[in-house]
Amino acid sequence: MASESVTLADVAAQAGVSKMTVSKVINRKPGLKDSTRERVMEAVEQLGYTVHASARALAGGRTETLGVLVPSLYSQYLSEIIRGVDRTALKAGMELLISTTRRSNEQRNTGRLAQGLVDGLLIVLPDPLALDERTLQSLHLPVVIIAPNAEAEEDGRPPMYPTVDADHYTGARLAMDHLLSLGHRRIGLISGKEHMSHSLKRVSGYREGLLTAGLTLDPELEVEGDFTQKAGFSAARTLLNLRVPPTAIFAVNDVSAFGAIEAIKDHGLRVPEDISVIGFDDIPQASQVYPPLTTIRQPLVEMGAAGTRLLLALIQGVEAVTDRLIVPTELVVRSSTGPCPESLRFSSPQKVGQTM
Amino acid sequence: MASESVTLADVAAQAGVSKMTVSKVINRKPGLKDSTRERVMEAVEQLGYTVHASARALAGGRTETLGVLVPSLYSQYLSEIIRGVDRTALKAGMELLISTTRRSNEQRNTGRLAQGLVDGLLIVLPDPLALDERTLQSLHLPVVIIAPNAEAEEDGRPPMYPTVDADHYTGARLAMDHLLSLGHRRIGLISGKEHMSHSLKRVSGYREGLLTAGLTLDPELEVEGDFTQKAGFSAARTLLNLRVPPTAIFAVNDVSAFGAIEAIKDHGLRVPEDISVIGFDDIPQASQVYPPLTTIRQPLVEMGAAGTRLLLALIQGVEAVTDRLIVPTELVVRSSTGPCPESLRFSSPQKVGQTM
DNA sequence: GGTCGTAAAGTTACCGGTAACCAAGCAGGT
DNA sequence: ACCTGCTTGGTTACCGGTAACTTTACGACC
Repeated sequence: MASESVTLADVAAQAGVSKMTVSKVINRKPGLKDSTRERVMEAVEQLGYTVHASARALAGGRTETLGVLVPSLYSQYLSEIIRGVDRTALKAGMELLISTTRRSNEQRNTGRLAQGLVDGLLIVLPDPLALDERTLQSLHLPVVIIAPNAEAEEDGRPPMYPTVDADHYTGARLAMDHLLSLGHRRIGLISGKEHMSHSLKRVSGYREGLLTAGLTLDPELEVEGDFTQKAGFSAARTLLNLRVPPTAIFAVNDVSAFGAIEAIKDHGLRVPEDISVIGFDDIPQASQVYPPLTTIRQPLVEMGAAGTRLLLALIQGVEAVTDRLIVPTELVVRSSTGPCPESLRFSSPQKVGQTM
Repeated sequence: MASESVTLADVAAQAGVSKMTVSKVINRKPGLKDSTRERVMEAVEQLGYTVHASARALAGGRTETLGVLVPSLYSQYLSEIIRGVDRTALKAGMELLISTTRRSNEQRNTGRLAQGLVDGLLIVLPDPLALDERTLQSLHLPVVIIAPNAEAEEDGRPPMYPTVDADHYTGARLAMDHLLSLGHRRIGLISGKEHMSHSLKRVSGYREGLLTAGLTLDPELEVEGDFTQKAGFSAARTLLNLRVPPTAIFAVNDVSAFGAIEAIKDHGLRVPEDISVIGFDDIPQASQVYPPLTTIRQPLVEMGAAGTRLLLALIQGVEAVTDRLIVPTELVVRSSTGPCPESLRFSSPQKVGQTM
């Protein structure tokens, strides 16, 4: 009805009380008679009052909104994390202000998530985004980071902000143990961009898995990808064209693994009969492709949820519980891995029982 | 440095000017000497000032934020739309407040996207969400809807808010023409929930495509799904178990089509050699599955962008340009469709040259 | 020399809430 | 009756900006 927006004052006038009383009713504060509450609520109904979020934020200092900074909105990987965030935020009655980090306006990308918009900031970092520390600090906001904080690790000091991360190394070891137990000895690797810390840790797991099994490393078997399906495809092609191709491929992420499977089929071979493929992440698609992908499950939804809970605690004023929350990964066996073909079993130039 | 947040007043004191002058500098308003601007900017730098968004919103009436209401954040379909929205919002310097519509708190789900938080609202509706008209109207916000507005269509009146939609009917006709031109005569349909308007229009396209080709409709060939892969799987199974199974299947969305392909493989048949499958939407995954899916491309990114542009115009005060923006769909031929197997070519119980 | 115009900066009030404190009303104890 | 203390509601100031207007300074023009 009202063509202009309805304010507390309007409701107060309608109900015959003061603004403050209306505010108390809206916020369910104690110290009011039920009859008053009802009268106010009636006025609220009649006028269709809705609280003005900015005014509340300005006066009260709280926005009931969490800021989420993600590199993009259209990768399954991120969607899963956000799903956990959303779910947890909902339970806590928080809105989400989602913003994508953008190359342009580096300084401004966090600046725009300005003061007074959010009560806390959740930064999702699958790649090491150059955080503008200064801007971030000037916001005086609780911050939680989901995924590796490469910088902080490299120089050994604890991360600047509480961080939630998956156990990439152990996950990679699980993947290798799985392949090794199936009899594979010549195992190819499709890595990510080298500077990315989670990729590095998965690569370490690959190498140490081999070494622990008494095998030697063959640089030929490690091909760099960039986490995309396309790069996975060409990396796999490189592996297939080796004089002695691998009998199994470990891709550091599922999407690369999809590319690898594509390349293998393209090459006229079958998965897993001829070559086994294992991925990492367990994005939803992993169970839906053909053949369903054996992979290392990273509990993305839970990571989003855990990060959010951590952030909510910080907002509540709880001191940081942990600097770094490492969530476990687990092996999910589907159909893209199988026993090493007998004929190739020991044809590998790698020797058994050596080094380490 | 400053342990408390820096305000305009702090900057003003530092620069030796008034708050208003600082405000003018920040907002690039004319009528200031360059020397003053520089002095102020210097103070801004030194103190690490960032504008308090809520205060600005309250005083100025603008938030530079668009609200986006989506059913969920984890379907490819929606991600694509949001991608278009994000891109366009970025260009216009707008933030995005993304909120999911949630079953609980029906009344509040739009209410939380309260006044003073956003300058406009973009509602993405793949399913007919019960909009709380009253709440929506009381917000006095420009609103644009992306996807079908079932209600508005049913009673023939124009939609309540400007709507962006794809041409579902023509898309379905394109799909049918493609299958018919490949020689298929017995074509199965996997529909969506019946009450959804875009599903209905695709179903109309299916039926009228058959009728236009002089074929009769066979109720057996129309199986209801619900847009999920699982439902697509079992719907396809139903079709495969008919006395005379179809030689091609039209699924009203890609995800159902994936389920259908899975079912066909499971049944020991090949796609497209034995049965052709065509989907609808062209989500990114469609080109990545095996075999790559022939489908009808819905320009999701563009729809998001168009809706956003429309909303931005409304915010600028431009009168609604259109009530309903229908964007065209197009056929994307990949590998999941092929010629109808000769042996089955005319074995269909449907007769040619009949009715109209 | 006085008036006027304009550029540049400042003043004032207010956006719509909330925190913190204050005041009125009323019951009960003495 | 008076004081105490609780319940219930109101007052005041202020959060951090911005719109709209006013003031000041200074040069031009008559």
